[in-house]
Amino acid sequence: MPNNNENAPVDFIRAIVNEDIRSGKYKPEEIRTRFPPEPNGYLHIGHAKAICIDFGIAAEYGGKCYLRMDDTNPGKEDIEYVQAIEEDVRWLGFTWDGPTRYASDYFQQMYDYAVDMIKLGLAYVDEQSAEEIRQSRGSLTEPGQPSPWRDRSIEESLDLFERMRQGEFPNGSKVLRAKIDMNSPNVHMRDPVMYRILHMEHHRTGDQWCVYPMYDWAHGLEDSIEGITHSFCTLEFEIHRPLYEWFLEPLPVHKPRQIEFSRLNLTYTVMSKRKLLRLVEEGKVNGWDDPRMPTLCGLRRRGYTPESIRDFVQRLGITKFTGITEVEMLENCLREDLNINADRYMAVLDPLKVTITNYPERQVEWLEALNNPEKPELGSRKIPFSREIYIDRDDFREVPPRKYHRLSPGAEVRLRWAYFLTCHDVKHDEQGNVCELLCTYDPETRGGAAPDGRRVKGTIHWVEAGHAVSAEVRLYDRLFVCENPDDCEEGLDYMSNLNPDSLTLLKDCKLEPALLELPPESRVQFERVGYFCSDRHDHIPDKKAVYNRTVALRDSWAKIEKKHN
RNA sequence: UGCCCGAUGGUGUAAUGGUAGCACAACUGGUUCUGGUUCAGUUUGUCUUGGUUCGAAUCCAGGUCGGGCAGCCA
Repeated sequence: MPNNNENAPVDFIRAIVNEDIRSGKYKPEEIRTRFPPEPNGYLHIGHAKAICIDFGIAAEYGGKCYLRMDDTNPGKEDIEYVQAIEEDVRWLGFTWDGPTRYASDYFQQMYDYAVDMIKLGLAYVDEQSAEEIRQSRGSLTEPGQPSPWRDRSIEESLDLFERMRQGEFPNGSKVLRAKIDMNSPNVHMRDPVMYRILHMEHHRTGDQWCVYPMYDWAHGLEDSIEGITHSFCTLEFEIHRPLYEWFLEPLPVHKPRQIEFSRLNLTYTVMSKRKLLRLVEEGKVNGWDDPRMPTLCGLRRRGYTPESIRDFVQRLGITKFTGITEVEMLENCLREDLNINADRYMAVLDPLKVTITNYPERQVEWLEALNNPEKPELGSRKIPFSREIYIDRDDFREVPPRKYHRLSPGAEVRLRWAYFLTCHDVKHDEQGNVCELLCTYDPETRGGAAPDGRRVKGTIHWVEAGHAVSAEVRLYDRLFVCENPDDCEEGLDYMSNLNPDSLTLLKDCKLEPALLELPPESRVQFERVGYFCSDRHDHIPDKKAVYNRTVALRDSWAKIEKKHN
């Protein structure tokens, strides 16, 4: 379900829709929007903003939102993307009205309207080459030159256009052009191409067509045919709006209104399909759903919740200002959601063995641990405890720095949900590295509370050795080292700003047993460490545990330590 | 040196002629069986110059800065 944004401020788009309702132009339930992706790539978080706006606004008014594949270029599009897009939209939590629609379903109508445009003297068949058209379009500061075919008769254009469709001419030999104004300061108005010849199989219409409509001609008609009332798109289409309106104006059709908003930019992220594609092709990431990718399938695999993404988009707001949003805001939405909803478990990422010398050998007891302290009503589980456990290497220091609250020789800490523990001896390997701790526990502190009221400064997590599940854990970090990956030295590009440490593979982590049983895509908190998600593809319940780090917990100790160095 | 669009703390935004507010980030401190969460608090802002007005972030004019546009891509 979409977010409930009744309390959200009214942005300029909603203000326009409100006004159209107030003035009586539309009734609330008549509001129609659409999300119109081209099926030539995967959806990313930038699309999520558009999706939330398109679907969200329609839902708020009781209107409808359609999902429409803008498949007017058979050379780039593929059925594979259609399915991926549908899945991503559904995953984000939205349901489109009716079946998925396709621009290609309207090819015949578009063709008929194009014939009408020729009859109205508003379009003509041009026989110049692509290069000639480019040359004669002029420049940003110079006007264009009219095509020698611009003033040919309506009859001739009609005949030629029909024969273009029949397949009489090769690719690139002719185009249908709108007759607008070669002197327009807006270059898109300098007789834009409406149809090009493409002898090419289309993923839906097969070889039925060999002329395909261009975006500007097609898109407004698609909106019009579907009865779209408000057609939302990003800012780069702003300059196309006069064309959008010019094409619809002379035709006896419904006139939607195009409204542009700024696209989403995120720090430490690239968003263009081209740039993402290169990351995939050059093997910098492992596919489109690599958890470091800003694609929806990547975020999903990383462990992001649809709710947190919707919440994020709502908090973003909608404006026409091109800025860059800090990725911390997204992460905050995620943590807020997961803090409430993710069950807690214990996991030791970098194991250090601890032997509890005063604990009976071969004894195992099962201690109770809350599943989620934020929601005690969710109950508890039993976790094993014995003489041998693992703790995280980072939770022990032979020489503790100032303000260090964890384990060190002679110090007492609490083992989460278990006992107080005191370190008495440290074993080293030949290289001098700490390899085992000899500790004692206080049997009176079972469950973690001291009957005598004494306090410990630190609580650390642990996993019992005998029942521990060995697991692979993937620690993901930001993909780029700087806020704007495109900021780089002369001659270099964003690839030079890739973070070499964006993935750390941990092969021998120790997890509490329950983590092996969870199904793929389970979102949990490893206590004191971060939020993790069992991998969609590689985690196999009861056989193989593979967890991805979604986002680390905030770490104020790391800040203190950094400050003191 | 064309046209279109934009400019409010570090970031994203609200205020539609009347007290510049919210969220994120940062920083202090309290609470805490997660150095998590939470709570209390602090720092930081209307691009600029004029004009209109009792009063301007808001309206007008000039400037500055930023984004977009010359595919038979979308």
